[in-house]
Amino acid sequence: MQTMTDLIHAPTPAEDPGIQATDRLARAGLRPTRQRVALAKLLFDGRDRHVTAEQLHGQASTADMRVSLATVYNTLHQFTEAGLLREVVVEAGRSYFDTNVSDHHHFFVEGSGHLLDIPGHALEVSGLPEAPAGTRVARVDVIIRLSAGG
Amino acid sequence: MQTMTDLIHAPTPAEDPGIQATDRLARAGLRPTRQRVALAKLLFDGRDRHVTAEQLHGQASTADMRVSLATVYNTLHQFTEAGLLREVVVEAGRSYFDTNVSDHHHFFVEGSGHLLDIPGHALEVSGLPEAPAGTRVARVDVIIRLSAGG
DNA sequence: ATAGTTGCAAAAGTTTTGCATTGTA
DNA sequence: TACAATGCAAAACTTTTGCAACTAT
Repeated sequence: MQTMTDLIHAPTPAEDPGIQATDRLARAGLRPTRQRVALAKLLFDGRDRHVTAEQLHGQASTADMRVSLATVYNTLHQFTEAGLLREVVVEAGRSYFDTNVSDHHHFFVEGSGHLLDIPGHALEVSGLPEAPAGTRVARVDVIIRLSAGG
Repeated sequence: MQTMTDLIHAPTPAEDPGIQATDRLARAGLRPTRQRVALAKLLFDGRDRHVTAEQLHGQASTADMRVSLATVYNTLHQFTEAGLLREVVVEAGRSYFDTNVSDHHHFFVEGSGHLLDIPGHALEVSGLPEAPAGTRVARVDVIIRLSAGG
């Protein structure tokens, strides 16, 4: 899958996906176990990705990695808690995980189930009401739902 | 649950929850079956409500109505398609249904799972990017996620 | 070595179908 | 009487735990 990138510049120690993944995990305070490193390699290939647990599990299987779906779920949540991923909820009964953890919002194409990033600065939310007493704003999510057809 | 309302003004034909519910269903092109009328009475009691399927099923059971959870799900989706409800997705693996179908956004209190309406006009989203080719904007959802703690 | 951590099987939820039954015209 | 539409049991999902096994120090 990351063949393109691999061909464009040969991996140097700093860019080698293996080392990069291991490093990234270490910095996030997560033990670089085999499954985690493998999944991190798939996830952090340089592109921004939006994956469901099932998709990632499928990709792992295709790449001849033996990981159970449960582990994929657990790993995705651990990565999310560690700040390596961002969970995006747009559809009932399905979670997406976004490798782009910077402040930004999303297009969601209903039907196809595709999720697209919108750069954070392009879109602004004004007139935010005060948070109810005893709470504080953790995050503001904007989801622009799209349907097929001009 | 709607005891207060019942006591404050005795139901006139126009306000009687039974007639109101039946009417509402008829107008939406849905057959006023026993289960639908019963659920509509619970849902459209005058207040804005945010319920999960499970909550509504529990409320129905408490009120001695015999409805299966599957029927509650199906009914909620039928109501949503008919425009009587709005589905709000904020948490993985749980759908909320909102009796307020006007244009508005939501506070979501993480932890407690409470959902609160934000009037539509108070909040504005500017700088909306163009919809990708071949798609059109179906809806813009803004969710302000709150956590406990001032 | 070993103690905390992980990974997965099994369980727990949530949601969706298939079809006998119902209710309406 | 017919026949489209309903309501629910059962099935199909997605997601979460509990604990044996592992592995990084």
